[in-house]
Amino acid sequence: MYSIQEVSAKTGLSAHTLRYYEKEGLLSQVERTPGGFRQYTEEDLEALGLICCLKNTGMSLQEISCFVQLTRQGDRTLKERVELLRRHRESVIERMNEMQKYLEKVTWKLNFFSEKLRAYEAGQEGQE
Amino acid sequence: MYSIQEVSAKTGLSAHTLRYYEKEGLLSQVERTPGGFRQYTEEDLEALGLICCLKNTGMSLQEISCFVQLTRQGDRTLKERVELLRRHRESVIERMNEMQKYLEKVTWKLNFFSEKLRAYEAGQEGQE
DNA sequence: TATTGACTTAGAGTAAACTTCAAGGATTAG
DNA sequence: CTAATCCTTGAAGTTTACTCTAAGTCAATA
Repeated sequence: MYSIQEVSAKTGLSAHTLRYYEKEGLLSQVERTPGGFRQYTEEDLEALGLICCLKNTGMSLQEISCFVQLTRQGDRTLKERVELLRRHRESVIERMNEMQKYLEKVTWKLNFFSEKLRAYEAGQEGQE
Repeated sequence: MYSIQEVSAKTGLSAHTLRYYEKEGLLSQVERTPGGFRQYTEEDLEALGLICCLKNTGMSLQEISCFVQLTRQGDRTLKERVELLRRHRESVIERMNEMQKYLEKVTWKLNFFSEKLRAYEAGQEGQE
């Protein structure tokens, strides 16, 4: 069992964000101490791991929430979840390919400016 | 010379967004017809190409605006621009590597759920 | 026991990047 | 010439994902 601060340290999400995620339905109701403090289980941590993974690959919190709701409904939603993940995976791959293309352009521009800089600096030297 | 609609079609940015970018200083003052309509040059289009490239690799409009201001100041800012692009390039590469790692996890999860689905469907079949 | 500091809540505030609106002027097809 | 369409502006509104605030509760320590 982990306090909100411990989970914050482990996940890199702020305590604020963890409460926010819970409010938005991304985590099933987190257990509490008698005093009302949150107590995260290993299971919660694992769920957060998947959430971060989906978030960091560009899934919106709304879609993640949708996925979590499906999970909560048990095995009869397995097919839907597989479809959702498959689509997400495709979109990530597509975005990465796009990114690669843009990266090449950035690299090209960088080389172009580097060359221009070298020429400029050579010119400056000559003037001094 | 292109109208705002033509540029919108060419770049995929809405006319609204094009005006917004201009207001935010991402484009140098676009020329106008006597009637006040925007007339984009080939140069503007090229600048927009770089802007989209930087934006699509995750640079904020603010940073892009900064880059554009430097460009406007001529060759003496070449070094700064090269530095900026180099840092951006590094960050893109890092993000892509991270993405790759997350993608593997998504793939793993997908396979896990696929397997679970197969087992579930086999079970269902047995029950019918 | 008192106080410090972490925790609770609902709700307001923020930043980025648009997007829409209202009101009006310009251009063009019929 | 006129209607339809496109363009102009400044400003307000929207969405996402937080982030912060205020007012109060809980737990541990000097």
